[in-house]
Amino acid sequence: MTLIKIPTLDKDSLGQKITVSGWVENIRDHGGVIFIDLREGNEILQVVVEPQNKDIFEIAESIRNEFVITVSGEVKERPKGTVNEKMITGEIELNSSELSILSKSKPMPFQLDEYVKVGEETRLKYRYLDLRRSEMQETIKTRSKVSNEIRQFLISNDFIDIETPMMTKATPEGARDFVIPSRVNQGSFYALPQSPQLFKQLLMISGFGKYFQIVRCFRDEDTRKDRQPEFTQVDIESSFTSTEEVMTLGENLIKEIFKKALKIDLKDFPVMSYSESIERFGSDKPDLRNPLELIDVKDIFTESEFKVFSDPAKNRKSRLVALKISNSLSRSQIDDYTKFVGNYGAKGLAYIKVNDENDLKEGLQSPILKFLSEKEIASLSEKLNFSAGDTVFFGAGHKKIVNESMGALREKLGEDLHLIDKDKWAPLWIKDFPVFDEAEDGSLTPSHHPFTRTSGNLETLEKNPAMAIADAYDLVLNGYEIGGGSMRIHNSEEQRKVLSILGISKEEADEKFGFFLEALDYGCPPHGGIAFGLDRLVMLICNKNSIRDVIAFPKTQSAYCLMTDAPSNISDDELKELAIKSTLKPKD
RNA sequence: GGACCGGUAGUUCAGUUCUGGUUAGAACGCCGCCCUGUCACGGCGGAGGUCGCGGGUUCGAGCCCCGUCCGGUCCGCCA
Repeated sequence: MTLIKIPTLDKDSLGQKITVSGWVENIRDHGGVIFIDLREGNEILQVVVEPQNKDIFEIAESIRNEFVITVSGEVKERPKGTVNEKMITGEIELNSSELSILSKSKPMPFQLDEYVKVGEETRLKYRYLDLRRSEMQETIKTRSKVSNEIRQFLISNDFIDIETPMMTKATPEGARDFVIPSRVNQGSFYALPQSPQLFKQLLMISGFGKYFQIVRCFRDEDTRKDRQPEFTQVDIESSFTSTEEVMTLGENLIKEIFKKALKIDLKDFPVMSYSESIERFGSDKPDLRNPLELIDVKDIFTESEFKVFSDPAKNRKSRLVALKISNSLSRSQIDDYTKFVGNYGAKGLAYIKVNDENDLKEGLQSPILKFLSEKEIASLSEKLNFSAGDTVFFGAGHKKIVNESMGALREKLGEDLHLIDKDKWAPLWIKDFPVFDEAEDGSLTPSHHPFTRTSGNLETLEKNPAMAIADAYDLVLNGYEIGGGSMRIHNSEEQRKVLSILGISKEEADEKFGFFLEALDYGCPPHGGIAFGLDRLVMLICNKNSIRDVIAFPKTQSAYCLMTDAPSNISDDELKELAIKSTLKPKD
């Protein structure tokens, strides 16, 4: 008898004498006959223990859930009427002749079956048990499959996989670095990479024209359901390439993954400019499954008496938008949404309820009606196509706040009103990002890393930075940014200029990436690339709500590992060796 | 740093506000006995609780108040 894997068993195995091992999923002890569901991976085989064989029957009686056992016997057809159609191996069973316990188990801290929902805190504490559940087994296998498809696709397109250091120098992405103290060079620190950005560009200079890596990245920022302190990127870079070429490659890669992992053929991805996306959705990562759009109504209110509308209508830096839904909401629902937009800095949420679209006097309901002229209301009704039962929300104020609050409201309403078709896939490219983001006070902050090439000429960047457009692109899927990249600057003069425009001094530039600026002087090919967030991609493919569900050992919102209790203290000796002293006062 | 939701048996929850009051319940799981064709087996019986933690109000607190810790969602942060 040889050891057989449960997943390979089927009716062809009938009559075979086999040995199988696995975990006990469930036991049904009928006193006379005992059924054991033996699990390996997420396949289950029914083992029958009959009382004639006294020795093993006694052992079988002592078996509990999640014991690891090994069983030998003959594969038999199940008696008529006892076939279980829900099981892949439901037509066969193993009639045991030998049975032994390889490892006992305490009762599980939570049930591993699908019938009781378990809180995430418990699951994360015992993640190794959580991972036994078939749902998690499936997810982790899908992730492996996706990684494998990515490798195959890129390698077959002549990309080569090159590893880059984990212990490196602080990188320029703009997030906080995780830091490793050096013992040999006391007082100095390595940083964990926020991405291999500079290394992949250096590899272009080295002449590796097509690079990729599936690589862990680290950012010491607060987490979200789609953000962990460590996450995985599919990092890609090519020399002598173009925006179009990189986008085509990225698009084909995603299409290939969907074909292989989900057997879905995605249509060509639409391309939208950043400004159009912001105009229509208030977001640079719109979920196109959501039919709601922001409608600009500035033109109606430029001359209005109602200052809340006319001020932003006249101001270049402001927006005035309407968002119409075909639902009548209660007062308390509207209050909740008002509170909701308040989180994004909106000072209020004006609304109009349409009870009768043919009577614009009595048929409308709103606290702001008394401030609006008949003409304004008529124009609104025409532009928004009022009909009975509609509710119209308004966002007015500084562009950034209106975009963020109304964009978020659009998403929330889409979710709350079930306007989103969860079975659909809505990928799109967003292009033509501004080089800078403009804050409410007019100040500029770089929106990309400083190695991104500008689409126009450098003069625009210098003279009118707020208008400068980056040669960059993001891939958005169902409202998540799953990838992004750009064409890079490939000469040191231009790079230095951009750094200075971004407000980075020559000294700082030389200290932080002098090595890179120098490298640009030794024959740098034009190059560009893209990086995908593997965790988010797999999360969407597996239809999960959080990347924690597609990471084998994730951390909590406070970046803590409930299983290992990391991070934790280190001894005084270790600290001394590293020449580090804590400034924390000991708690009493 | 901030807002909101949650923390009660091993697990998932009810009880908690409006209305504090004898012994804190259910389901699943666990333990024991019975049961020869079940498959979320069934039947009978049983054990199991610092109500996250600390303080306060009260004759009396799971419930009210204050603080704090943990988990989650979000803002800030993260191009």
